[in-house]
Order: sequence, then C-alpha cells, then structure tokens
Amino acid sequence: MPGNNTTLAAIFQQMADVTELLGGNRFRVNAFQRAARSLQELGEDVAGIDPGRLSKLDGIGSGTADRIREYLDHGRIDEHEKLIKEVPAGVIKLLDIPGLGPKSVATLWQQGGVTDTATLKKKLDTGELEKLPRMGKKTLENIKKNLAFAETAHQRIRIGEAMPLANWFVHQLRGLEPVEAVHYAGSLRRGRETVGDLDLLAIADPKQGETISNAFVKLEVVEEVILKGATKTSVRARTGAGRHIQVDLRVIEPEAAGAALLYFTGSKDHNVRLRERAIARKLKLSEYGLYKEDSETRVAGKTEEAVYKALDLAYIPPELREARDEIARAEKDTLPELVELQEIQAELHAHTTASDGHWSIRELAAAAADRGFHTVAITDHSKGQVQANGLNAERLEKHIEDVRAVAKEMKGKINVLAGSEVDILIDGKLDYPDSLLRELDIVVASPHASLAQEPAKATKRLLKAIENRYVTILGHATGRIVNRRAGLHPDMKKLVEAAAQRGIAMEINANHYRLDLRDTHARLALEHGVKLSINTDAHGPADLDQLIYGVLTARRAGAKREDVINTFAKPQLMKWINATRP
DNA sequence: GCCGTTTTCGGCCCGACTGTTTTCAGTCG
Repeated sequence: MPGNNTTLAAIFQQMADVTELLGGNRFRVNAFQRAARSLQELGEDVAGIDPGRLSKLDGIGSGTADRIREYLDHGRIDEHEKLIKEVPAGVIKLLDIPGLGPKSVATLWQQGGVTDTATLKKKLDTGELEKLPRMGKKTLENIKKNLAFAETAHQRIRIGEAMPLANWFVHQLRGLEPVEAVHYAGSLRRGRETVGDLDLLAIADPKQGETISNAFVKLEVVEEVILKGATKTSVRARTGAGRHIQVDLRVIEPEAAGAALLYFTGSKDHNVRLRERAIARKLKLSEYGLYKEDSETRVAGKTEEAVYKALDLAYIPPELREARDEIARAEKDTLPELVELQEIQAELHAHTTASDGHWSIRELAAAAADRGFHTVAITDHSKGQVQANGLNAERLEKHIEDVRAVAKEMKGKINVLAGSEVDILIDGKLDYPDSLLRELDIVVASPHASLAQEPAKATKRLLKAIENRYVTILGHATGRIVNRRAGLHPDMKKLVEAAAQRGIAMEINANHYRLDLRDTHARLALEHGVKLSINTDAHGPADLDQLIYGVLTARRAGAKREDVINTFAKPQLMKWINATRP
C-alpha cells in the first residue's frame, strides 16, 4: 500500500500531465512536476511535517502546501479531481509511449478522436490519422513501433543489472582506435537504485563521430537503432537478463569532456540550477562548456571540477546531484566527504551452508580476508526461516562453537564474529530468547515474513526489535524487493529516533534487489545521528561484489566515512559493537 | 506554481535529432 508521499507525488504528476495536455502554462506544469519529485524523495511521511516547514521544502510553495493539507485532511484534492475529469485516463497513458509528447497526444485526442491505446491502434491501421497536422507516414510508423515497445514491459532496470552492461559497453568502446576515453553518465553514475537508460560518452575528435557510431550500432547486444546523427546515437539493447534498455552515445571533444560528463550525469534539475547560476554570473553553460555570455570564449569545460570552480562551487559528487541542498552546500564548501568503497573493512551480515549460504564458515572468512577485510560476521538465519534452513537453538549452539573454532584458526588473518540474522517475528519479538542472543558477538535483526503488514503494525513491530538490548543492527528494515515487492511502510522517523536512542546501527543491505534502507531512508537516519552498516548479505562468492551498490546508496544519503561502522578499524568497531550491548 | 546576490514581480536551461516542413515544431535528455 503506497504511503502519503507516493500517492501525493502521483497526484501532482497527474496534475502536471493534464495541465500540459490542455495547453496550460508550462512553468506551472514544471512546478507540479517538481513538487511530485520532492514528495517522492522525502524520507519521512509528509503527514508528520508541520505546515510551517512544509512550504520551505524545495519545490513546495504555499499553494502546494495548501493542497497537501487538503489531501491529508480530506483524502482528495478538489482541483485534481476537477482536472482529471477533463481528460480520459487512457489519453494520459499515451504519454508513456516514447516519442509522444503532450502536443502530439493532444492532437491525437482532440482532432483524431483517440481516447486510449486501443483506439490508437485501430486508427493507426485505418490510416485516418494521416490527415492530422504533423502526422505523416513516418511519424505514424514510429508511433506504431514505439507503441509495441511500450507494451512489452518498460520498467526501469535495477542498478545491479545496468552497471555490468554499462561496463561492458565502456570496455567495448574503449577498444576503438579514435576513442580517448569512455564514461558512463546518467542516473547510473549518480548511483540510483534503478535506471531508465544508459548514457555513454566517448571522448574523441568529433570528426570521428561517424566511425564510432558505426561501431557502436554493430555491437552484438544492439537490437534496434532509434536515431543516428553526427555526434549522437541512440539504440535499444538487450541486458544480460533478456530485458531491453535504451543506450545513448554521444561523441565529445576532449576540451568539453567535463562539461559533457556534468551535463549527461544530471540530474536534470541539478543542471538547470547550474545553468541558472551561470546566467546570474553572465555565463552560459551547455554540454560543450561554460562560456562567456554572447561570446565564443570558453571559461571551463575540460573537467567537471573546473566547471564547478568557475561557478564558485566546490566539486559536487554525482550521487549528490539531485537538486536538494547540494549547490548551497557547495557554495559554502560544507559538502560531506562521502564514504568510499575502499574504506569498507568489514562484512557484518553473511550466510554459510549452516543455513542457506553456499560457503563454509572457513571459505567465507577466507573470501572476506582476501578482500582485505579485518572482520567478518557469520550471521545465519534463525529457526523461523524454515525455507532457509534456519538454525534452532541447539544447532545455533553448535554453530557458535564451529565459528569460534574457525575464528581461532584464522586469528591474525581475520576477525571472525559469531552472529545471527535473527528473524523479527510478526509481533516484533525475536526468533531467539535473550539468553541465546547474549552468547553471540553480534546480532542483525531483520523482518522476513508478513511484509505487507499495515504501517502502524509494522512500526510497532520494528520498534520492539530495536528496543531489544542485544540487537546490534536492524537489517533490511522494510523487506522491499526493488521492482517486485513494496515491503513494509513503517514510520521511518520513529524508527530512526529509536535507533538513535538505542545507539544501534541500521543496515543498508547492498544486494541490488534490496538496497534497503533506500537512499532517502538512510539520509533520514543520518539526520538523526544513526550509524549505518553497509552489508552484502552474502550467500555466495559473487555476492560480496555487490558492496558497491550499498556504498552508492550510502553516498546518495550523504554518508561520510565515520557514519558507516564497516569503515571502523578493528578495535574501534569492536568497541562500538560492545557498547550497544548490556 | 515557485522563487529571490535582478527579492513580492517577472522571470523560469540548452542543444541534437527527426519529420514535416520550405524555416521549424516537437520530443528527448
């Protein structure tokens, strides 16, 4: 069940769509869209924000704040109800078809009598739409093709699926003769949990654009060429998982590499703010560089750092470029120094063959040591996780002995902790008694079942788990699976306040299906002084590689090294863990 | 509708590519 934020975001997005279709003021449309994004990005429930603070949020003015209050009080917004009556729902859906924007959809609807995809399909076959303005044969052909594409699962791709594909493209293009460097940009570079497309940049002499583009469209995963120009090419490609994703390639001269990387990394809103800032300084920013107003003189462009500097800003890492507060902070040079992948020195949530993992305790410990980690916690499932071969009390006692034996054997190589991923039962009780939890070095408590519980119950359940005095880390708090399961919707503000009070950490589960806490929740945790723990929840050899996705999520939340317990040196980490227990 | 080093009005980002057009509107990122 979606929360207030998600519902309100959808409402404002609809108001934007309808206003645009009806030819309303485009800046008003823009404002509705911004309000929708702000609400979607909010880490806490909007209902808990008092009216004074509400209109101070980015993109939310007094008008939007009033509408939000109206929704919270009455469950609906009058203006929204009136607006959506003016356009059939099927017409709004047409906007999802690539290549169809508000102008074309309005024409199809008002002059062509198209009310949904079904009538669109029918009328495409009869040819009657050709009479409409700007609807030639080719345009109609394209609509037909894109309609078919839109109907076959157009979902954003998980970062764990997109990143390997992007790296593969980068590797392929790097091998081309005229190419100096290749980068991926876009939301992938910003570390978002899902991406809509891949943006690639080839740094090369633009005269070589054609050569590069020809090689690009011939790559084996490319299934269809969407457009192909002198410096810009778009294709549809197959992902490893058999889905399709659009991949855009731009060829950029070396002198503009930084400006282009900045531009294609986005976010769009971040770029808009930078351009406005440029204008205020009598400059002009585009993907080709930062120029003096009305002249060809390029002030900066070779590197991103140079462009930011010329705009009197500190360098802003990609993960923070979401048009929140990063530009104001860059101006004052108070941006956080974000945690880095190489700073992670401990894995605190991993499974062995004792439950549902593929490694023995020794293999897991050795793999962690190979990565340069100083500590690994063995945290197999508890008894309630029957399908995962969870350990009952008796087996856990034996397992603890086994772990201690390996710990002794590997002393000096790696610090092996005896732990558990104990299930948080439906009522918030833990799956082991305190007397057993006390014997462990570390306890990760996570919800696994009843993940569609109503928010109030979920909040109570998780609060109870946090309050257990043996819990060290709250594992994947919501239990969501990206693109597949919404998971719990607890009152996150209450949870982080309780975690802060208890002094325990909250996990960012780095598995790309989970990424739980998500970025906005992790940000909220940090704002309340809660430490994060980034763990891979490894079940097998390849899983430790997913750490990067957790780190990117933490960086999006603004996490510094000292905010993440996995970066602590061994003595500091042990001291921290022990301080959480009686 | 939002916003403020041009602050309560008057602005609101920039360029590539396509298709339908004879100079540009629409879409996308």
